Amino acid sequence: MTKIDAARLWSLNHRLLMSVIAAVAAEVGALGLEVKELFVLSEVDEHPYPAELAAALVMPKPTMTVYVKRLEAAGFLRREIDPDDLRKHRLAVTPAGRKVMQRGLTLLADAFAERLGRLSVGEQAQLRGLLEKLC
Amino acid sequence: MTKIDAARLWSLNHRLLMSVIAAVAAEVGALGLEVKELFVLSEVDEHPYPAELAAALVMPKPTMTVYVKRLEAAGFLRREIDPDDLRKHRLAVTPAGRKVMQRGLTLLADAFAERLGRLSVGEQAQLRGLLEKLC
DNA sequence: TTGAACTGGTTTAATGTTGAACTAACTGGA
DNA sequence: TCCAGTTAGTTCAACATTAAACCAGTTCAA
Repeated sequence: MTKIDAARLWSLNHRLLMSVIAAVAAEVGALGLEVKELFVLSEVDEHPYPAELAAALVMPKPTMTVYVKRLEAAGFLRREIDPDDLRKHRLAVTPAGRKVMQRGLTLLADAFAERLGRLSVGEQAQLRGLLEKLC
Repeated sequence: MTKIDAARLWSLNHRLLMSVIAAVAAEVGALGLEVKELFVLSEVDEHPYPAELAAALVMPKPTMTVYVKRLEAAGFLRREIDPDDLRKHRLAVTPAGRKVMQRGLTLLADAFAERLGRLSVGEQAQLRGLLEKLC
């Protein structure tokens, strides 16, 4: 594969993701959060501190501050000072947060699955394997 | 594949792309354009009108206005009124634009290829085929 | 022709994002 | 015990993005 082919491939992938986001934005918005907030929420269990979240999601710390603040204000997230390190804010998804998170992820998965439907079951498994190797 | 698995897969893919963008941002910036501007530039040949570009890249028209303006000011793009439809601005990549475009795409492809390197040549071809079906 | 509906592109004003600088808290060596 | 260096998180001011409204040009049915 030549270098330009790789760029082309990359660009295809990028466009695919952007169009999936655009497709679900309205429905996810109806749940009371933005698509990007959904991404944040869905990583809280695995990365329960803002700085960890920011690193995991490749976004600057101030951006995370804003998202966490909004998610907390919406009642989807709780925040408490970590007793072991008073600088840290340990995050926890609330029951309401868990509900919208699962609904949101389902919407996202459905939109993605609609495209995946163009592939056979075998091809879907192939894609999954390839992407897992890449990450 | 369950719904949540699809969401997970999607999220993996998203993170992969974001981290590639972050990795090349500095080097591409040194060429005199942003990564997003590079995406725009690289689609001009195929979609030579702003409205087409905006649709192809899934971004709002005003955003495209800004990018086109910057790329033109930087000398990477030329713009002329389409004689067949005076509303349309036909875009053309300048020689300078073509040069930074190829360098930028090479940087992007290198960063992506670094990850692709985890796949065999056959797997890379497979991935390409799958993504082309999805787009 | 006319004019209502549509399309390409821009402007403006509001909103979202983020680099730089900051505060508070921790860490480790002298 | 200090204090210099580091880390978590925030604030603020600058910058980027975009929805809504707009203008100019096109289309097409009457």
